[in-house]
Amino acid sequence: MPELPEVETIVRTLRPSVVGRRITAAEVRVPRATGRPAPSGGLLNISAELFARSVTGARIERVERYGKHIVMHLDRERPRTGSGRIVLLIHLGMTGRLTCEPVAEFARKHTHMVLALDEPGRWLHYCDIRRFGRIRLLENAGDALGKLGPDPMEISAEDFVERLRGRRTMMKSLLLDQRFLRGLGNIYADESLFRAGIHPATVAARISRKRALGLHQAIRETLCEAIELGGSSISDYVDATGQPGFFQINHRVYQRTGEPCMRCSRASGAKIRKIIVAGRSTHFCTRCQRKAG
DNA sequence: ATCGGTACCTGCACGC
DNA sequence: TGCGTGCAGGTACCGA
Repeated sequence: MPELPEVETIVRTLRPSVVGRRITAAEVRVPRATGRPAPSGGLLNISAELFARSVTGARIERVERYGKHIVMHLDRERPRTGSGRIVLLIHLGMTGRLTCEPVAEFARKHTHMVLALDEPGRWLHYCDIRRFGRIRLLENAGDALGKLGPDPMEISAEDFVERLRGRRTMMKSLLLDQRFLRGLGNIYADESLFRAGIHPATVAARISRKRALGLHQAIRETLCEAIELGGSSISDYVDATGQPGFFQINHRVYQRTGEPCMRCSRASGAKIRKIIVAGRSTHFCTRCQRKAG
């Protein structure tokens, strides 16, 4: 579910309910959601009990998006060890949800964690059907986040062009690579490449400067419009208040296989095709998206 | 550096 | 009705 626009929307709708609040209790049902000592670093490696003990009593100072990660900065008043500052790092995987609910009960079948807040009738629920999501408690988020590339909404056009230089991989693979840019996923990679008129299998280094600049712009526009509509709800995604997004209405290629191209079909009859690139289904118009630089 | 394959999970749509 | 298959917004790890 959650790519940059969805995570951004979740963070924006979460802030009013949680920032400044204190966590008064925590219950974790699926240890794997917080467990699995990650070699990628920093995990306080941790049982469900220790996790609950560590966050209970902490105040939620800030909530930010970093790529597809939700970063919650917590402050503990009298920590047993270390400084009081810890970071709750949440990645929603494919089907993760983070919502504020008026009940404490694990109402959904796949709710794995509930945090009670010091506000009557307000509980933070984490639910993840496929369990690809991860919750980590870190003393320093840098280890986990440092490898990620620039934010696609913030990178300058010149820096973007520069980062494409010498890359021999296909454009679709590159856009999905979180070390290249942080936050794009399958939907927005396909939608951005369509808007830029670039074939997803184009070798990155062969794209002309002009088209690279066009892609930089297309990515920003696609993400901005998606955020304005609260993200794309395909099956699971809702924001922190439980509302779906509406950008799926404006998808031009994603999951439109066999349908007419919205840009060129009137003249050509071209249809959207689906191929596999980088192991992911990839949607594009054979007429509007050419490989030539 | 880059690729393909596999693994991790559940649910759903589909064909038979 | 049930059963098998393939597919789904993500990432990590392996060997080539």
